[in-house]
Amino acid sequence: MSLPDRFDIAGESRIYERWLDAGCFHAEARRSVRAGGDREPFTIVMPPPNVTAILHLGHGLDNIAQDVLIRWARMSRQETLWVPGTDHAGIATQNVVEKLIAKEGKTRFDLGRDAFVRRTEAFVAETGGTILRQLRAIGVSADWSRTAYTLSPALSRAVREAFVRLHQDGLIYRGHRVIHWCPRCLTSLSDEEAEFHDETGALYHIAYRISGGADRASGTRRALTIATTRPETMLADVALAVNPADERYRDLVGATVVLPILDIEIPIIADEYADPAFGTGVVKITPAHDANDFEVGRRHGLAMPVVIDANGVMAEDASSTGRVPDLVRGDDRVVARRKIVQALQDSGALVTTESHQHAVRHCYRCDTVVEPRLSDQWFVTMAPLAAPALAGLRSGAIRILPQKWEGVYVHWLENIRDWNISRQLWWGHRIPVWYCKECDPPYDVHVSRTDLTACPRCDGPVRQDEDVLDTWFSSWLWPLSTLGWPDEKAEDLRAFYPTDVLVSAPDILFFWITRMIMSGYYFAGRSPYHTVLLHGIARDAEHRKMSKSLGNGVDPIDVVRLYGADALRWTLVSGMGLGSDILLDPNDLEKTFAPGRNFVTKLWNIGRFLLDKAGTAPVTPLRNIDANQLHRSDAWILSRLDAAVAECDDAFGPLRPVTPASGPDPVRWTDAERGSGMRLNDLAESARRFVWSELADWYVEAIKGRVIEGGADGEVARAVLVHVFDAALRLLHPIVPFVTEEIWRQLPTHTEGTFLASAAWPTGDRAAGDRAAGDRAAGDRAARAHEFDLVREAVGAVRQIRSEYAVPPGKHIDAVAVVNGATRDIARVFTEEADLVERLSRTALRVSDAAPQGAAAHAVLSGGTSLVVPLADLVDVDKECARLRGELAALEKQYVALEARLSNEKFVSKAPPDVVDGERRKLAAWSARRQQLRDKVQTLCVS
RNA sequence: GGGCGAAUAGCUCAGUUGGUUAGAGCGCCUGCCUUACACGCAGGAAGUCGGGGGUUCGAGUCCCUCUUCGCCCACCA
Repeated sequence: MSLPDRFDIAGESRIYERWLDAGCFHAEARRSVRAGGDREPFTIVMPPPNVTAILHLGHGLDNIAQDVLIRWARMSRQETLWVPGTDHAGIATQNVVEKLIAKEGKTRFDLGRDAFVRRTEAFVAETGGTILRQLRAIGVSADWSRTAYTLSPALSRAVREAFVRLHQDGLIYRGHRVIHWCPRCLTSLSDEEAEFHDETGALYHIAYRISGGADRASGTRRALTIATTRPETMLADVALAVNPADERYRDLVGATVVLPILDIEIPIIADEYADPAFGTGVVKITPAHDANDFEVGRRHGLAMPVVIDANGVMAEDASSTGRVPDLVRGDDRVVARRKIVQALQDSGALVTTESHQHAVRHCYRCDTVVEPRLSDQWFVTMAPLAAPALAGLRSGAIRILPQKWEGVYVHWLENIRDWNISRQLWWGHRIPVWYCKECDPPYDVHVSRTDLTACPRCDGPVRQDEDVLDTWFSSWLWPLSTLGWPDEKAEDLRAFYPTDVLVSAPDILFFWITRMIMSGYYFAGRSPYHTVLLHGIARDAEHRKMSKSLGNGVDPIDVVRLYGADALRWTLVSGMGLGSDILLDPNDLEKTFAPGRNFVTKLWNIGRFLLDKAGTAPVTPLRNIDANQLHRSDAWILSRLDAAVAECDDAFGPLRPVTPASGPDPVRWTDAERGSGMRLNDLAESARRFVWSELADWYVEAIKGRVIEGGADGEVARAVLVHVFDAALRLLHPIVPFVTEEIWRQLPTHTEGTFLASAAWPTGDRAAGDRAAGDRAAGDRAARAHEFDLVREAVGAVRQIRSEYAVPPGKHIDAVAVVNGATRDIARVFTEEADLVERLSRTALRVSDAAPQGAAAHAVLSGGTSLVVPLADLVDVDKECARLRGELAALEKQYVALEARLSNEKFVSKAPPDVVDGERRKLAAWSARRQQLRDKVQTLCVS
């Protein structure tokens, strides 16, 4: 059997199907040590994409990072579970469906709640889950049998349980206050959902005429000037506030001013909230339309008239009769602002307008400027939940990579604010609260795990709260609910909770990641994971964030079609530096993804060489090869493999913390472990370098002759090649699973029905052959491996010289290794490896104790041997002399500096002995080289 | 406004507790269709380690300062 010329990317889906058929991605709870099995569990819960989402590069990045970890864990013989699923995505999905019915000229209110929810369910049933299918195309190895959905009955049960428990524990309450309101989505938002954007607006200075009590004022002041960015809210002003310590206005406290336009009198009050240093030191108080003013209003028992309605339109209600003039009634707040400013200007009340830079909150789903709105909402008291989450990070039970985010996490938790969890939407989990109309007092609140049809107390009719819960109130339970909580005996919960790693972009650190930690501690007593891995985001060549609106995105499915999933994965993983964003050029997919495709092809071609030239006959296991039969190149590649495995292990770091700890989490990260591992780009680079620069460039080239010739020695080379390549495929499988699986199944060592996806991760152990032969052989092998480095060095030096003197590739020339008594071992290496050197460099190498006469190029090899290539008629003497003189001058300069350093007593006495020794050896080598160069210049250039 | 991080080759980044002549990938230049691979092979050029000051025998690495970017948070109306 042999491989086709190219790896067929169209065959990736067939490989995926084979994995599915074999159940490679399925986890068994009973195999977990926590459930009586014999394997450590390793679990990741996938950040659930919105159920209506289409795969974009952000998902790709996130899931590929997880897949690399999951495949590594699986190969490391962990009972590996990756839980996939989707999020019902309250606002987002509702918005999508609203847009859909808007095309039919309808609003959700035309349909009514039940019909709208049914319509949304139908839409989700029809289009939902597309993204999960797309994830398969990029090789995501999740356990699809456990696919979860936040709005499923099972997860809804968890949501209700969480709400009821928190309520029973007094951590959920109904609050009347000013919250963030999106006038487009018609719902309240949490602090996190109202995002700040810096904007340049205007700061309007408005004069309020002093009307009452002014005669007590000492000055001649007639008016107070305030500054505001939102003049339209002045219609709801109920006071002006000054700081009680502010001398300028002390005598005005208690006086009244006239509110412009409306001509109503409002008091001047004293409150700490007014900052004497800002503006004029006077601030207008609008309790219903500003969160701070609300607090001031509450402190002073002020009225709270509302002049802007839910749609962001100027309107009166019972609280604000007479406060919205015809001028602006029915106008959008933006229009109203213009009109109010004009009216103020006309009446002379507008003192001045200045440009003002400030941060304005926007709805995170639709980007509308949010409106502070007075309303009743359900809140979660967060401080008690935050405490264990903080302690978990501080004790080392949790780590966040990159670690700079740990400070951000701590800061947020230390300043945590209560969480508004009610949303005035129809798509989501209905709040499990029922109000009784008949009870005394009326509207008594009943919170229940089951739907209520009658009041539990008076058996009267009840009405369920109209609102739904924040989407994140279901997703913050994800690691628990997907594993079966609240059933504490659930098999999966016992076997796989706590999970291990949470992978995400940093933008949902507070929305989701931190809240999951809080719910994990609260409901299960343990952090849901020990590692949070935050990767960067995808940006284009100009470093702009990829986004739909900019149209600068890369469609992962396009990339899969054009270059294959492995090429996509390779590019993303190798660009995934810890803490850095990943840059991709959407206008040049070839440039961006060719390196991945090229690497896949390189792997494929090594496979082709192996199968074409080494054949598919059963191969001798490496452990049956006598260590004495190993050539220097064999020993070398085996030691390079060991190094590569060690590097890859370092790149991943430890699977989990194991150091015992006190507190709720039994183990913790040590300081040394805490920042280690999760360097997936290092993994890619280490594996690539091994395969390409060492295995392909040197080992395969070195053994070609032996393998093609066959025989006993050919079989030794073949055994080593198969062993090393097999291990390399294992190291690379987490990154490029498709091509490695396809090659691996054709290796002579492959057993029908086995998969690389569930094969063992290579151990950093010395190769099996050495263990059998003992430490002595291992030592010999290390020495022989080192000798191959001399061969590589000689080949490199000769190539360099040939290139420098433009010796035609086909022309065979000679080289002489000049050795003396001290370098006899090296002489033996060159004598024995002369054929190899000649094949790799097209240059015959012989050993001599004297340099040949005449023009020649020199190279100094480690060990002190000098390599001399007679140039005969190849050299341009003038050019060579110029080069030699340049080299000599550079060397002299460095030599003098080093000599001075070594004659510095402080250096010799204070620097570590090995450093000093190293410098001395270097000086000796330079000395020899200098002499050599001087001799060369003498013989060649003095004419 | 508060806090955090970054600045090293044209680009993207490594550089462990200060210690050989600062590295890699991509790009660039030169030569090669050498019996797996031109999606390849071999060789090469290229950096005052953001500026300034300090500590030290020795600083890309430690300290101070300035500049420029980035991120998180925040009720200065």
